[in-house]
Amino acid sequence: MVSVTENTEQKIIDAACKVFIQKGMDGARMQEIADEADINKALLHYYFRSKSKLFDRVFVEIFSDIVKLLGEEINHSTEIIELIERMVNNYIHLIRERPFVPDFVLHELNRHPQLIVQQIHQYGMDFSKFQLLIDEGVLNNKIHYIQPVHLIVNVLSMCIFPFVAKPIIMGFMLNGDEAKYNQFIDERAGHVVSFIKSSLLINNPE
Amino acid sequence: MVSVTENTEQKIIDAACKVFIQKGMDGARMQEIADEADINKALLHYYFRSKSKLFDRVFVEIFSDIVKLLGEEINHSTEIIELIERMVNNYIHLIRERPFVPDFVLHELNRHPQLIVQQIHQYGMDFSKFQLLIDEGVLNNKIHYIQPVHLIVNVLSMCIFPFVAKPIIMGFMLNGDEAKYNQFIDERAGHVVSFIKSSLLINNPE
DNA sequence: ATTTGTTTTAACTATTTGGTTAAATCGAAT
DNA sequence: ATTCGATTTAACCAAATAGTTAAAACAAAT
Repeated sequence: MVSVTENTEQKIIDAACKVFIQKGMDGARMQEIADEADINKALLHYYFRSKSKLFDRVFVEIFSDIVKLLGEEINHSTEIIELIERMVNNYIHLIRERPFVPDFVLHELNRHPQLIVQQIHQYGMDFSKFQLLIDEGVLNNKIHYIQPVHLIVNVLSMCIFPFVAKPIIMGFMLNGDEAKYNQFIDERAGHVVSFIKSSLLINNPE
Repeated sequence: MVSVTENTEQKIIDAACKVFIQKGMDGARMQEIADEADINKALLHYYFRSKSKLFDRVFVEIFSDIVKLLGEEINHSTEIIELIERMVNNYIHLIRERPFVPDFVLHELNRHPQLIVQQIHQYGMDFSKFQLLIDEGVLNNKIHYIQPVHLIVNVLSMCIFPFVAKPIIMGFMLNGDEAKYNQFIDERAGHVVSFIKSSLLINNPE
């Protein structure tokens, strides 16, 4: 009796994820979500009383995935370069499978900045590890000093932006050729890592 | 008689820019645009028959500003590093004054990729200049080779992303402190330029 | 067999919203 | 003074949409 419930709830959340990510909060329609979940609107409201409650739930779910990853990478690394390599590879790999997530998250976060408040305390991001690894690298004469915030933003920028800017990159730089864009994304992780290393490392080998 | 007309049309476009950028196409309301322009809805439709016609007009206007800048920088530069310095400084300066424009443009472009088609041919972006300046720098033994697309994307990423990701940067990395965020943006252009130079230049001075 | 929670059906409400209309007003040019 | 386009007012229409409701069907557990 309960078994069916969870199944349906998950079906709704999956459907809502898909529609919200595609259309955004304002563009999404409850009917479309119901259709996508293969249920009717009445049942949809039976599970989630309102659009905004459903949205909040979905947003937390989507945002969690992204944040969790970042947190894990930080803890599993013992060297700044290793951390960066992991972050870049994992982020690009993750986003590649859900390429519209970044635009969705960024857009909704800008429209409803309060959404982030709940999230902040749920995941105790500590960037002190970043500071630590940078200081260590500097002490060992391996890298030039860089402010943690700028480094993190550089990494995230170069990994995430290419996805939200796909229409611009494809349209203006790659003659609208999707194959070229895919190839560009293929090369991206490797390029970003070596670009960053080239900037940070002191006696840049190879 | 006509003098008043152009004034009003501009008033409408300005108001529409403001509202569309804040709320996006789906979130914007014609009534709100009319209010913002200090006119009534009837007159709004008297000038622009439909929301989507008004939106198209506004989008072109906003997007043009950004694209023009990029085009001019390309032509006015004779060295790749100089070009990059100009791009970084001008972009960050430009966006700083209209910080919500990037999220708006990227989001709408992702939702309606056809919007970009008209724009592409209006501005004959030629990135061959980029290739040229890079090749020149490599020949003169000044920089390591880098693919133009990746370089351009790196530059745009590191300049634009910090604005669309403001809630994340502020919320997760700067303790929600807006003053710290502003300071971060203050430093940003300088940091990005030196980060890129440090990666590209062969005998990195200073 | 009955109970209980899930799901469907289908009609309905209330509100928002894009867009229209018609008549009146206003201001400047003729 | 009249004409003409710009503007206002205010009411209106039609469609879309979030959300509700009530009754019936269903499926599993007791």
